[in-house]
Amino acid sequence: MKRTLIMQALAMTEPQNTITVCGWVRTRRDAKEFSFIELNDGSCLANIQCIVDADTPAFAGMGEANTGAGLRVTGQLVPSPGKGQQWEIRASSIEVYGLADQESFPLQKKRHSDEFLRSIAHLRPRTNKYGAAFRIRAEAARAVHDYFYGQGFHYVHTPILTGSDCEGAGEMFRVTNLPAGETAVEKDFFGKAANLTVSGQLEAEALAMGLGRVYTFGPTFRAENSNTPRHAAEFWMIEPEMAFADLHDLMDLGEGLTCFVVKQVLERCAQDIALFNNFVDKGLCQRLNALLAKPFARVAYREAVAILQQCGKKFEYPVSFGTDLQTEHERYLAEEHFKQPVMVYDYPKSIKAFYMRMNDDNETVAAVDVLVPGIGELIGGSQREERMDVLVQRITELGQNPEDYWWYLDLRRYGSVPHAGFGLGFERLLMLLTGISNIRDVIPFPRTPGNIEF
RNA sequence: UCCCCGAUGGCUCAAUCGGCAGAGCGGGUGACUGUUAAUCACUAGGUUGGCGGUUCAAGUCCGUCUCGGGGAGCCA
Repeated sequence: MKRTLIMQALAMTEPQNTITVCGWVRTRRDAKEFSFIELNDGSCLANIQCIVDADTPAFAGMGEANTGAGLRVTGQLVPSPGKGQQWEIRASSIEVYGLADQESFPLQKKRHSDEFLRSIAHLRPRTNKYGAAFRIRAEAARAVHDYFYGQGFHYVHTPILTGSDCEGAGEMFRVTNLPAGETAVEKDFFGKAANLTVSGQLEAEALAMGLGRVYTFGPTFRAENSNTPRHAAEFWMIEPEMAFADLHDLMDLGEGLTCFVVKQVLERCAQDIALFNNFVDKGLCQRLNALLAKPFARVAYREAVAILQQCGKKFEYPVSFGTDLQTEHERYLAEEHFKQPVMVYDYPKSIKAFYMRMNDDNETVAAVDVLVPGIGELIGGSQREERMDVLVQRITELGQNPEDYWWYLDLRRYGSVPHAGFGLGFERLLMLLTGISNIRDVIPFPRTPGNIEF
């Protein structure tokens, strides 16, 4: 079935005697002697206008097709005499694949609220805004792979089903096929408790210890009862893990990745980005270009605390060394003090995970958070503790059993080397790229507490 | 999970002190037009989120549940 994508048709430099496009009707305007149809096939934001004369087979073929209907249109690509478009198709034949009942089809030509469109998540890809959002999502994913490929990273697949109950990154979803009422874990499929992954980090470290530079990019699950516009129970996380690297290499990587994706999406999704800049977030392009214009700020946690203490601003939560930075503090640093993305590093060991590398001061660990204006924490990462004795001590200090980490400790037992990695929430990156303020609107079918329709 | 605010026609919202449920858009019908979220006329469309309570009377007051929005916590 030969057809031309609307994206390609609109980019033609010469008229075409015969062209076939397929798509869904966005609007139909009827006159007595002819009809206008605007068709969209998802290949790009723009529609193509088709003219259907009343006395043609195309008009008969079109029938009652109206907003939402799926069509195949064949005709001539000609310069449009009307304003607003360069090309249009003078239809010679139309085949209707599927009609859309006008009384029940929920998408109007008018703007809908995001809340309503979320309730018809299966149909919202047919709107300008969500079509654009999901095209940008695809292009951003491609950019992530391009960047890592260019830096010598290997894409690895870490398990989604995990048996470890000691990852500590958050509440986990239990996976079981036991019949209702049966609770004996030994009788369960794996013979022990299984969960959906909350992070591929530990496995990625194992792979990095052989492949050197690796990254995961896949679904991640958190059973936290988080009700915010920035959290979802299922989200996609990018987790690079880099051997022979320290915290500063890691910060370079995080900054490099973020800027590369922003730049590539600006270049390849210009029309879709323009839609968000015009209708969703008037400052979007300016902010994205500002992000590319100069290096991210880098500040040690200790200095960040001093900045917050001396800024004269009243915070709900007081700041002192040893307390975690609250949202209000992160926002102040990124949005008011630095007014750009800022990397805060060397956090007190007391508020960070066991696997983060102890610094020489014996008080802080080599961890870094990347804070972005309007988004909050985009990246969280660390140089990993590669020294066996220190790692065992940290696990013990936190009241856990080193034996549970036997294979993770093996990585230190045999040929341990300095290494570092981070986790980047892909949806948060998309919020940054589009100006969309709710994470539920950058995932096609979002999973949040109490919501698993579709 | 906590605090605050919401839920009225398919959608977006009105409805004053507790007193006859309305509009715009969308839909249908017709007219008109190289139209551009077309335009004009007519028209249909409601168990006011669920359950319970107060009252002569509840969209409106009270309780509770569900969902949504803003903020917080947890984090990516």
